[in-house]
Amino acid sequence: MTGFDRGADGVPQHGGNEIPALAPRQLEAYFALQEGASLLQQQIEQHLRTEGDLSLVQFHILMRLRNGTPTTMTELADGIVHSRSGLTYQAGLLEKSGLITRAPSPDDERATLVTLTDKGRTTIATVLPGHVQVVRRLLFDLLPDEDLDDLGRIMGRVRDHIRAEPPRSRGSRAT
Amino acid sequence: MTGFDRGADGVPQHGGNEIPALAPRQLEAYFALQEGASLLQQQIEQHLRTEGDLSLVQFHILMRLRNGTPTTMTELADGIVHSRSGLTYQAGLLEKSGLITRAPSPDDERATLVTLTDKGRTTIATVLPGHVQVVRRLLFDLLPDEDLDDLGRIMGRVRDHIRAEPPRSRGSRAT
DNA sequence: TATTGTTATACTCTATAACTATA
DNA sequence: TATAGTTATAGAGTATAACAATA
Repeated sequence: MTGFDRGADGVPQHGGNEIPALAPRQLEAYFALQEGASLLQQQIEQHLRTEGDLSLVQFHILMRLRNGTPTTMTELADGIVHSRSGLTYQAGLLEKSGLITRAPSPDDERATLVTLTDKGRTTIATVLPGHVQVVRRLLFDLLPDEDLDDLGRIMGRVRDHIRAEPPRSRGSRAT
Repeated sequence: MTGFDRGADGVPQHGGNEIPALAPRQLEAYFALQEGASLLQQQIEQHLRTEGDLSLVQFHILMRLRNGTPTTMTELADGIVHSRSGLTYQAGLLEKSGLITRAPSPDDERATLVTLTDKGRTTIATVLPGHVQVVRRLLFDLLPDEDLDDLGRIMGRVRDHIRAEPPRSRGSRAT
């Protein structure tokens, strides 16, 4: 993860180019973000798989159902998985494992209402403490409160900005 | 991505539990990091795929070879892909596309030296400006210099900490 | 006609284990 | 024996398009 254009003195070069390279400070932040977030996610996924036999997506689905409110597939798909078929696949696995149930909605016969089962709730209760431990150990124990606030503010801004962006070279938002 | 344990007033609850839930500020930072980094990566991957027909891993491999130094598979594998077979697969794709070449090392006949081809170099030159544009648009244009430095410092710390951790419940480091 | 969801299908990617060849 | 790399294989996950049912 090195080698972006820059001179020997660390200053970006752009002779006749239109798009100058990133500044060293930008590179550093970019790489640190990508690698740090990636490593963190890997550890989290490993824990969820080991302790609860869950993928990260499945964990997100369960967490979303946690308040007890039956939720449609479309609502679940928003922000978790890109395609609806992908969600159908994951929900199928969760249902096969007995962690959720699916039933037609009374309001709209087209819709499927997904509900967390007792077993699903138990699974969350089993996995969540360790999950929190992992995040705490790898993230929060390292960061003073000020850094915590900065991180939340900065990445919240990034998240909101990308979410608000019009989809680039894509047909529509809903897939 | 909501629903972690907390009371109605936003304060973590832990009646008789051993592991208290995360504080709201922690949750916020955690979610913002996960979602922000994930969205950013998705956009980057989409660009690389669209403009250069490259996966993120392939892009990383090319970037790593960019200084012209022939590199062994093991050296490449460090930090890019988890398993060696995974790297063999990706390198196979890159070689088939003519972006790299593989040849036995003169020093160690067991080792494979990977070298960037002219076509590979051209591909990087084609993709990199747009890549930089994407990162700039989605990340740097949003952040004042101070935030940039904070982000790099914080995530650099997270990265280094996780990297330094002993592997949890895993046989060995090299897979 | 539009929307909800599923299915069939193909594809990408990853990991494990067995294997070859060299050190 | 240990290491570098490949291969065979299996499995997880995703997306696209076609489809059925309902609004």
